[in-house]
Amino acid sequence: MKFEAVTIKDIARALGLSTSTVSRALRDSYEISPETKKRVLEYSEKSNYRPNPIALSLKEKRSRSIGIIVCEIANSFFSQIINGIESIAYDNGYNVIISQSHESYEREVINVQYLASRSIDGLLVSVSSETQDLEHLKNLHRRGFPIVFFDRIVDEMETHKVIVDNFKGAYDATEHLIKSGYKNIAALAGSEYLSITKERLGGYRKALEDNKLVFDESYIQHCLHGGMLYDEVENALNQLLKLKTKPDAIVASADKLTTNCLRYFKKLNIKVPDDVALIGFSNLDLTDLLSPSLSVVRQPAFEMGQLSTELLIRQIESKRPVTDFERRILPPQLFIRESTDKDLR
Amino acid sequence: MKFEAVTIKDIARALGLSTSTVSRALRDSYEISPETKKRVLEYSEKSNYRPNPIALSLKEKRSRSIGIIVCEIANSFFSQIINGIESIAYDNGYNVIISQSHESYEREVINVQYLASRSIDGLLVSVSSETQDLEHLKNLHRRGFPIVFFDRIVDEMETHKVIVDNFKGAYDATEHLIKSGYKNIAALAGSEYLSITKERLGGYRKALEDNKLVFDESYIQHCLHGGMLYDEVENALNQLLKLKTKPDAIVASADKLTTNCLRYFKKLNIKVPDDVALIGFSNLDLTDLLSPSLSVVRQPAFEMGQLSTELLIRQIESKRPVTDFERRILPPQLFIRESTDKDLR
DNA sequence: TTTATCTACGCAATCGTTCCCGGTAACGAT
DNA sequence: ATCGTTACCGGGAACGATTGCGTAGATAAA
Repeated sequence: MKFEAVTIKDIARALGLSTSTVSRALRDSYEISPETKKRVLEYSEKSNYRPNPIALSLKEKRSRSIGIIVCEIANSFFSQIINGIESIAYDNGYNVIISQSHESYEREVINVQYLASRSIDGLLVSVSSETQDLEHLKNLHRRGFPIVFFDRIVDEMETHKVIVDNFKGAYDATEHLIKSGYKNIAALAGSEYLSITKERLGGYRKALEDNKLVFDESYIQHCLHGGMLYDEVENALNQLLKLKTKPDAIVASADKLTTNCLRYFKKLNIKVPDDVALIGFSNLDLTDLLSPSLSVVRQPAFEMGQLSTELLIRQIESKRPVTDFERRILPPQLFIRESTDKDLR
Repeated sequence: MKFEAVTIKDIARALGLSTSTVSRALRDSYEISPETKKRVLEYSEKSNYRPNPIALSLKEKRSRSIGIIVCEIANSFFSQIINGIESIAYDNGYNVIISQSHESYEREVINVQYLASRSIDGLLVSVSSETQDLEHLKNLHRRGFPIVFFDRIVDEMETHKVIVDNFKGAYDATEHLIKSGYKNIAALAGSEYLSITKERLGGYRKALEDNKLVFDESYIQHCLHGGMLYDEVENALNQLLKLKTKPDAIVASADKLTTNCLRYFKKLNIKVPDDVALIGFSNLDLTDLLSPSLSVVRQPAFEMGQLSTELLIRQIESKRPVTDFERRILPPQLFIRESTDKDLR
């Protein structure tokens, strides 16, 4: 099945003109007489002519499309980010091509190569939780290919980066727990390789220290897949609850980590917040409807998507190679609900 | 900023061959000597040559990309669908371009035209809740452009269609309520224009009639934006609760409708299921964690995405125009939880 | 009248790739 | 010596659009 569109040649043939004249007429060039323009415009209107973007891409060596790499789109945070990306891309005449790593390094590499071969003009990346080796991205970056990292960034590459203040988010969450009287606060963290994990654990640790609580390594559990698999969360929590002094509160550092934590407590009939309090990073828009309603650190996902895309498009359209890169840090928001506050119940 | 890739010409020049020879060597043509092939292959490997898909698209008049139109990707059902779409598209070497209508007819038209002008090979569509006029799609369809509808389909166009058995889903949900002893069952429905609304209300009505309960028009409330706005749900529920005989159970026919309904009850301190029972269509993967946990009709979203994409790609790659179109109906799944069952509490 | 200037258009190259035609050796058969 | 085959390879058009350059014809200036 082919779908034949009207081309500039068809117009030229029909009107007895050359393609160059038609092209110039359509672009309203001064060297085309008003009447010829009128004829061309009318005919192209009538025949529903649309310029072929593929031909344009070939000539101009740009496709007006940008690639996105995220772990999962079926995740509130990322779908909100993509929403933000799409809104800006759309306004600037770019379309977006989304691909998912499903937290797999291998898949991420394949996707990057695939997107690169698709002649995209730039890349928005949030790396997978398995990713350590960055050669697949550095390779493009070295050749001047525009890349912007968001959320899960990497230190060793000089690009624009957009994140939230993960340190502050975790600090505030932890401090809130401390102020609420919790003393044995554990951390349920994502992959150790991820920037966000390090930053959030940093905030967690600092809050403990600032409040004269001991920081204990055994109170930290990592889930390589960021809680995507229920089992890894279950294992991590089993470890924590086996400790001599069980934690009385948990800070979870990712969406799935937080909800799977709640699922675990529900399954084991552990009361939240009476037995254990829970606060976590989450962008779900129905944490208020959960049982108990969840205290969360929420990230301005939509704005992150917008900002990342603005930076990327600016770089793509820049005449000169960009040398000074921005690192934009957006504020997280703390929402206190039942899961950390016995009085709210 | 430009990003210069290695082309077939570069290889030809470097090896002192013609582009045709290089091209043939790369495609393993029989008329190229083994040693020439080897040289070409080695050099293209070394120089990291990747065929330019844009040039290929121009020649072959196909872009190996398919367009998706949904209302919102930040909606579990649709993000799961997109997941399914992406998995099949990926396996077949297609990439997907997603666009969102945000339930706006105008935006949908713009997106369709944009995608069409981007030389996509086919379109997967779930119409917006405002859409009545289908000229923007019929236009493409008349010209033989492959379109597959999923979930929110339209009767008046002959294409492949993939849906769940909405009638059965609503029937089962309603019947479950009746069997649980509820007598005054109201329906919170989406836009009247949507196929899914009609089908679901049909199932609701039939279940009532089969069980000798009166069907009352005033027990049906429509939300044009499918519950995307909390206010429209609030208004609808206010209407229902104003009735002389208040409903003792509600069947909600969309994700946001269901959750916003729960939000409303929580806000007004209406006990679920004691005051009013609630069951709804939803693909959230944490309805089990809500308070109360939600009884839902769940759709096999991932499979719907896969199936739709298979049908679309089959049509795209078909040699002859496709004339007999399939209408595939997948089974919904009923999950009974606390929101409709007092004993589970 | 001659020359210069301007108007309005066409030619052809270009982007990267494929593929239809050729073409030219080398070799064996006649 | 001539012809036919086979094996290999190159030239060039094509896909759709843009654009630098060339130029015919008209007009204006000398």
